[in-house]
Amino acid sequence: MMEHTGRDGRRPANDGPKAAARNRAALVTAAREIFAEHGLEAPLSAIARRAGVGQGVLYRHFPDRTAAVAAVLEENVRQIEQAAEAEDATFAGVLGVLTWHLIESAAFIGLLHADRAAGRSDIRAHALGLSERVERALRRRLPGGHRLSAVNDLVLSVAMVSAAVTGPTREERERRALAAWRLLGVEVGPVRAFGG
Amino acid sequence: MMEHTGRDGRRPANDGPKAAARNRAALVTAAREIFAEHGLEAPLSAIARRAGVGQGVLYRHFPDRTAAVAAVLEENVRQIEQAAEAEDATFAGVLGVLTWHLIESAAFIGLLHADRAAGRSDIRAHALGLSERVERALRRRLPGGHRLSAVNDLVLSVAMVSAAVTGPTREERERRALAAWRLLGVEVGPVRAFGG
Amino acid sequence: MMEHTGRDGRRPANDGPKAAARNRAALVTAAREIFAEHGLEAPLSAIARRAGVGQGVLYRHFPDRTAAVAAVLEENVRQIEQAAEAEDATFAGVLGVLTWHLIESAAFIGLLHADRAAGRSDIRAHALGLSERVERALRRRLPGGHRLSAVNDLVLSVAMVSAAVTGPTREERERRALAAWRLLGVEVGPVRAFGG
Amino acid sequence: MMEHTGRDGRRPANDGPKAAARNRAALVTAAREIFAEHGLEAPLSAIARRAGVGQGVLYRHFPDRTAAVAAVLEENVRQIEQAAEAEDATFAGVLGVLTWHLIESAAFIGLLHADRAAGRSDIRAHALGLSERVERALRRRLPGGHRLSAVNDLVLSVAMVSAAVTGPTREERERRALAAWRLLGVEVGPVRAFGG
DNA sequence: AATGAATGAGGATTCATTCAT
DNA sequence: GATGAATGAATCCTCATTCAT
Repeated sequence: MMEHTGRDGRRPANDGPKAAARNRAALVTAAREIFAEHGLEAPLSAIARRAGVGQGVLYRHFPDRTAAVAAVLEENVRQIEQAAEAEDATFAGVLGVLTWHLIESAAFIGLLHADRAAGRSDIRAHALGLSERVERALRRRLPGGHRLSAVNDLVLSVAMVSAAVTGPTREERERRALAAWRLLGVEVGPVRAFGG
Repeated sequence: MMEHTGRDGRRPANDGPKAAARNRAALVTAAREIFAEHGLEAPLSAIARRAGVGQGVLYRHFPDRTAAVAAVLEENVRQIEQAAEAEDATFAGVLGVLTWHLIESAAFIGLLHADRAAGRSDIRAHALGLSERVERALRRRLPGGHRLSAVNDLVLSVAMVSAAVTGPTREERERRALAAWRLLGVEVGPVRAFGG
Repeated sequence: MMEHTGRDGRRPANDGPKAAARNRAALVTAAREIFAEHGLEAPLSAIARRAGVGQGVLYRHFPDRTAAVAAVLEENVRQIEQAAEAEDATFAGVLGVLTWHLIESAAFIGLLHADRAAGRSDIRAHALGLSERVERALRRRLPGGHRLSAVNDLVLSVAMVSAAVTGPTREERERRALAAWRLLGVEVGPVRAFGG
Repeated sequence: MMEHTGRDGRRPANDGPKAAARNRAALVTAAREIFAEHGLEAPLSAIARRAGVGQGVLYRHFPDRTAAVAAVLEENVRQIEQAAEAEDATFAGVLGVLTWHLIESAAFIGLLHADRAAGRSDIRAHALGLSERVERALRRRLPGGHRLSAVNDLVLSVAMVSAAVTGPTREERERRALAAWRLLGVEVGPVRAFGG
């Protein structure tokens, strides 16, 4: 039998560097969905499959689970930071953006709680960093003498509200988030995404 | 199916049926610790090891992970129910007992949040039942016109406080729990276990 | 879930995708041998070991035991079908090929009997399908007015002969198979494999 | 806390030696059913459960799986022997009794085939002994010059018929058994149990 | 730069067998 | 003599990670 020196089947297209960015985006999107649907412990292979890429690509972009989680959260955190940096930003407005992310991104919530999450100390550690960035962004717009001015109350409140955000539908989650802020006596601006 | 081959070495002591209750207690204790340390997804084998029993014993007592989790939580919930049933129980008093369990039992918190936990729908389902028992116990002592009388605010508040209870030490967790109740404007009695 | 810890030692060669076909063939061969030696309930791990591959490869190729069994039998059945499709095929000739497979492949016999096998209803169900394919192939060459023309006699006879095929050596098994056909008064062509 | 020196629950009645025979019978019956329903590889614990006794009792009566299987078959074989020993026994009559057992006792068939059964060499060995007893019984009434007189044909035929006995209902199994004997050109007496 | 097969450690689960009571 | 809990080896199966192509 003659040895084939090539392959019988066609090798999938290799679109070169262009594809890299596209793949990365697809992976982050897939990761966000998979983490939301199956939790932060979902098989990484599921993410690669959903993104339509091989396992290897996933590992090229995210060497470990923590990196994948971080990538998912990065965008949430950055939007909150941007909301706080906007010229006319208000505390209530930033809270509204924060709340929007709590409602939309299950993984985001998971991460805010990650310092309690047993196991996975690497994720926990990373989450702390993100959490601090969120706090900095909020505090930047926190009016003096605000109900949450005390050193720990700001972070505590965010954590508390994030725990309230449960429920199967977006509407239900928003309802609960607003109820939670109300119970805390904190005014929140419109719940919305920020910029792009 | 290939046969199990007998063991060459000697078999460890078999303390007979007497050991059953002892083993069960050891397993529940071990499960509580392991779940607290490694999360609800910790290997069940770790529980058996910590309890000093074989894998089979664990499966005899708890046919699946849900059963093990349920056993751990049962005691938390029951104590809260008992606190509410006591002759002279007050709402603040029951909240104090509830808070004690939030502080002591990481798994308990995990379960209160389980309806958000992705995956493990069986645990989630069971948790809902427990959550309802806690609500019933609290509502029993809820004074008319209380700040949390509205239909959803009670459960929401408990969830919110539970999210606040983080931190490495008992003291830190208690501090945060009390801060959380304060932010909610709710008075809490002494944080303590109930009965035995 | 605790993380898998990396391995310290070196990883064996990964021959890449090229190995896939080779591995699959090795697995089928190993499965045929293991099933013959230890029965259809033999540990799947034994098959992987015999094939010289990891457990995962086995599961990649055959998601469950039924799939492995099916792969082993597929070849037996196909050869019988091909023998029946050959231009100059005769009933006796096809029976000869069938008999060859009865003699060579213990698993094949097991499967023909699978509808009696208690338990493993999935294998049983699959076996029925295969059994029908064998019947169709035979009936295609069954001369009108043959001793086995009656609706059930054909399948019944094959089952009966298959039960006769026992014994440690190939020769003994062939002797018994032929004796069985003789007792049934059925002429059989040369006992041989068909094609490649 | 005071130590209980006795047991809280009542200990199940210990009916003494009388119970032993009863238990043994219950175990054999249970074993026959379980083996029929789930195959010869069924968990032994299922037999004890079905018989309503503890695991220990099963092991007292049957030290291993082979012993349990043997006990189940002993009665089948003995009845065939008795049928052959009866004053007015005929070959066809004994075959009728044999056929009855093939139809009624799935385990019996399994055992006749056991010498092909891979694995479980202990059961296989035992089955050979039983098979020889059956052959002796039959040969005792085999008329000279019978179609099955040749040295191997008798055992072969029984094996062949046993393979034919499949089907969900008693009626179907009997129909096939009789069809099988007919195909072999062997006359069979009434299909019935022998004595008690 | 992508693919996807292979590896193999680890965790879940079952069951034969023993033995204190 | 009976009970049934305990043991733990063996099997099944999953998935993080590597790597030839």
